[in-house]
Amino acid sequence: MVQIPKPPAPESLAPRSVPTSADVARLAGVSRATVSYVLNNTSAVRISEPTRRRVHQAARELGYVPHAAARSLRAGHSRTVLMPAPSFPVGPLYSRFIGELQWALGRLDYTVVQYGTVGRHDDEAARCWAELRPVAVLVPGSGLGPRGVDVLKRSGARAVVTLGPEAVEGAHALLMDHETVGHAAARHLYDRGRRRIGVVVPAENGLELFSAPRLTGARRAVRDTDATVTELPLAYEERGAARLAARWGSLGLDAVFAYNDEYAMLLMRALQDEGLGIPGDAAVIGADDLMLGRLLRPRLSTVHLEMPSGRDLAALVDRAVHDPGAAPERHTVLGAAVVHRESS
Amino acid sequence: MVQIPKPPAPESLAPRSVPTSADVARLAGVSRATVSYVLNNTSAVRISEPTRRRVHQAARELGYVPHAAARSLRAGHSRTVLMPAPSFPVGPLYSRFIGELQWALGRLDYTVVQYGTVGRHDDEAARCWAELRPVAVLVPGSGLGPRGVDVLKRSGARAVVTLGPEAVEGAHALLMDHETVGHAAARHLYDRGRRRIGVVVPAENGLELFSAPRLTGARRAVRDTDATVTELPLAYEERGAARLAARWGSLGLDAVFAYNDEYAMLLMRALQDEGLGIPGDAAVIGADDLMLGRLLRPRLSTVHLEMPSGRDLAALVDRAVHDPGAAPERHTVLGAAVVHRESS
DNA sequence: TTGAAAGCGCTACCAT
DNA sequence: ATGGTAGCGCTTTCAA
Repeated sequence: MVQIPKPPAPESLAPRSVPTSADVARLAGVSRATVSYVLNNTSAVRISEPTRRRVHQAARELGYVPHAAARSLRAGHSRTVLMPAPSFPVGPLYSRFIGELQWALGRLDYTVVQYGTVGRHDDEAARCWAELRPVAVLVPGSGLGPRGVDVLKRSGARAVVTLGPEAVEGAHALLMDHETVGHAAARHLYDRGRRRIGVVVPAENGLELFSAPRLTGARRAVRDTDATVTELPLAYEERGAARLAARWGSLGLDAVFAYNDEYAMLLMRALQDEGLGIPGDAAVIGADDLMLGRLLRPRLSTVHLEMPSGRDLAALVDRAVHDPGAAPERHTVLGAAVVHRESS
Repeated sequence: MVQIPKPPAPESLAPRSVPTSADVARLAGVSRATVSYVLNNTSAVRISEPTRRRVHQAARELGYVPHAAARSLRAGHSRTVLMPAPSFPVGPLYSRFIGELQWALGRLDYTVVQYGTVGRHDDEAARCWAELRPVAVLVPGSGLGPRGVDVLKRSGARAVVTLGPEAVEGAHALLMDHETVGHAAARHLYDRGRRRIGVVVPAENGLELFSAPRLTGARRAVRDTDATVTELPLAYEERGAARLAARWGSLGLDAVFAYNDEYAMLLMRALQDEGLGIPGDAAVIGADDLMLGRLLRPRLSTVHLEMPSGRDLAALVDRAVHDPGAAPERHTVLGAAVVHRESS
């Protein structure tokens, strides 16, 4: 075979090109196959100890690092689990969940990759993700439709799991039913004798995913009763809260479910600054059961959320990867339990 | 050339194998080259309109998605910017920073990938990252040493940027000097006449990266004065705070820098519950300038942090990628400015 | 305007 | 025990 001479590599200019397994093989005086066997500890083949050492030595010397793309291209699959990076301001609950999940998937030898998609949606985003050929895709929120799921599956994803308000055709679903949260909150206020209930809806973008169902749940809780639910748009800043507090009297409300503990703190402070008594003039309940609720005076009632356990979700992913044909699982997670303190 | 017949593909069993550009070519009745030209809008070559349509049609029909690994293998480079996923509980400041950065890098046509490394450190982590052959690596914290940087560069990373307390040989550095934060806080307390200053150090894991320099900075601020700095370990939970507050008198302190606003809130509440007056009996200052500080009574003094702008960092990355040979840049970011409110 | 083919780095099969 | 080599999916040069 004729070796076509490469153009003289500008070794002096280029920052020493990246070493490949062929370079390791050359330096160790063995074949690329042997290098692969040694570095992957292939058990089907036995390599003599001296050879192993030579290979390892050469690899270290060159600073050789295998090329993941080449490897998974050859293998025909990867162990990458892909999640879109969250585009909304994430709270402590969610960060902890992500952390746990990464740890648990890591234990199962998967690699979690959070992919920053800059505002593409559904199909378009799904196609971006599919290009990476992940073995599984975890999608929080509702940025994915049935067509997106289809794109991912056709591209080889063996499991697609959504974490959100509703299930998507073809994908496993962890149903995080935020309606329950609003329902529990409003129900609690009703049970404590309140009849004119305000529900804070954050003005911030990206939160309607959670706030809308919470509002809906609250409405549902008082349907067919004499109580009313009033939507209260509120941005997370002091002035807006002060304005809302100033017209509190004219709203004629006696209670408020404040979306979550942070908005509750914001609103409660504004109400107190207006001279209103909590819970006398207005009962307040938050959600998420953050530490700060316990530190407020009066102590903030809240809805405690049970996030899905990272371990369980990791197990679900692993199951789905092993048996991609299985019927999609549906799990309702996010248990909502009212924690009654002093503000309601 | 002899076509070796493939074994009969079990099309009925397998979940219809993933379509490749060859499949598209076959369906469209053209060559793979043509498919590539069409789908990449290659300008160097002109493809007739009817052919283009046929190719697009075929691609859509098959649900074809290009294989990123194969593409970047062939291209010899990627536009992936890799960051390790944070392993500590991230606050709103950091999330916003990440979000901005992703957006800004997206605008420059980079793809941000947060890679979940489960507690591997330095070299080992660096090798994992290097396997992905990212064009640039952004490392927050101090999980990377000079050898790690070297591994990354040898594997083809054209830019390595650290965000942390100190610069690393060979890498660009965004110096987030948390000492300044502690210094500003302690200096402020000193200027307001306080002489026995406590500094809260969170017991939580992963935070010492920030807390240690903040403490050091506080010590430095009162060196060569008559003031003292006392380290106050504190876990983020009520009981610990109550215990600390209970022995407050015996500590003989008149002020405290509480690591950040959240710990400040925790401690302030405990002190108030002990009947201590703020700032009378104890001046309190936090850091991070979170919303909650403004909502406390008395309003919380704090140290406002100016995080690096996502756009600037994206620009730095882009510059470094274009000119990998350039000398590492050092930038001190994280301006610290005391915001004096009522608690100090 | 289109096609044939080489080759990116790697692993696994089949020889030796 | 080790080596030769095909081929994963893609792009791109060269030839037609």
